[in-house]
Amino acid sequence: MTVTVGDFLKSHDIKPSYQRVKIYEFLKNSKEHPTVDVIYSALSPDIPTLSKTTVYNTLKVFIDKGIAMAITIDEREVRFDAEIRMHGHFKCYKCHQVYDFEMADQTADVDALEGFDIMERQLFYYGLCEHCNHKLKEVEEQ
Amino acid sequence: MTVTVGDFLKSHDIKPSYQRVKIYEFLKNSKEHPTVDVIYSALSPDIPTLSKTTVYNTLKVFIDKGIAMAITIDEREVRFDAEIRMHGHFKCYKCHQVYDFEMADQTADVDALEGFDIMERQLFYYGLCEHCNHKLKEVEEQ
DNA sequence: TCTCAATTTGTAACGATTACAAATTGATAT
DNA sequence: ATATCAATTTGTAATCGTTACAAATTGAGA
Repeated sequence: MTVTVGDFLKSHDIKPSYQRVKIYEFLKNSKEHPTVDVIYSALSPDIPTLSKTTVYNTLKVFIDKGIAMAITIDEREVRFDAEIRMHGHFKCYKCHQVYDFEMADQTADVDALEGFDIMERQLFYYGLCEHCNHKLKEVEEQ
Repeated sequence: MTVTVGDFLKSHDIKPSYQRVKIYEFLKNSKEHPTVDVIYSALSPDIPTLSKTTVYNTLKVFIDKGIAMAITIDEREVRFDAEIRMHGHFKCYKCHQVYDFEMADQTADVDALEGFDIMERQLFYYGLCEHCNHKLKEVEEQ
């Protein structure tokens, strides 16, 4: 009794067109927080008629319906994620890769936001990832 | 024995030109996390020759030298802040205003980032600010 | 006053995103 | 099947924040 992507989209009030199913599948299976351009380039061979505008439109629908989120960790272009559960993002200054990381949800104790309705949270860390940090240390030790 | 903005810039290895002093003063006194356009428009009357490129260049220098930070809470344009101390930002979906909020620095306990060198943190919350949230409830109660 | 590097400026280019209208698709009724 | 009609997709052009770049200006030191 597996739930198809089509069913999943339907359950979120999204008509499961061919393009939408393909885009959601790609986003869900991707770990790399792809940009619109990455999604478009990846699916273009399979869907030759695909338009970049469709990718933009579709992601907007996903976000409106709450099954994806935009990540503005990069100043230049927006990245997307089908993982809605609260988690942080780390971006490496050197290799520019974006990592997920788990974290306790400790948002309740922000006194300053009494009366505010917090609907979304984004936690961005920046620095050197384990890999780049390690390589840097090796160089310093020489 | 007050420290002037010029001295402050000098102490951070930044030559205090007229434009840089003015831009830093504006940013430091501003609570609204201004965009490049806001900064430029605000200072243009005082500095008629000011170029928007200078604003971009200057902010880049400030960030490189560690006396300002870029805030990508807005997808469209980057905002800037001269407050370096760790704090969160809340953006209202309705009035689009960006609020600061204080928070405990509880970053040490992210096990997943063992080996990573965390150099910068950004915490973005989104939702309805106290003001907009309150107005919405009034409407609903009618 | 001269020199030279740093800074500032204006213009043009770039690139991600959006607006918009035409084309296509797909469900429903006939 | 076919017609209808709204939703979706598509391609093009426009928008706008940002950057590249070269010329002009500034300012400190000789």
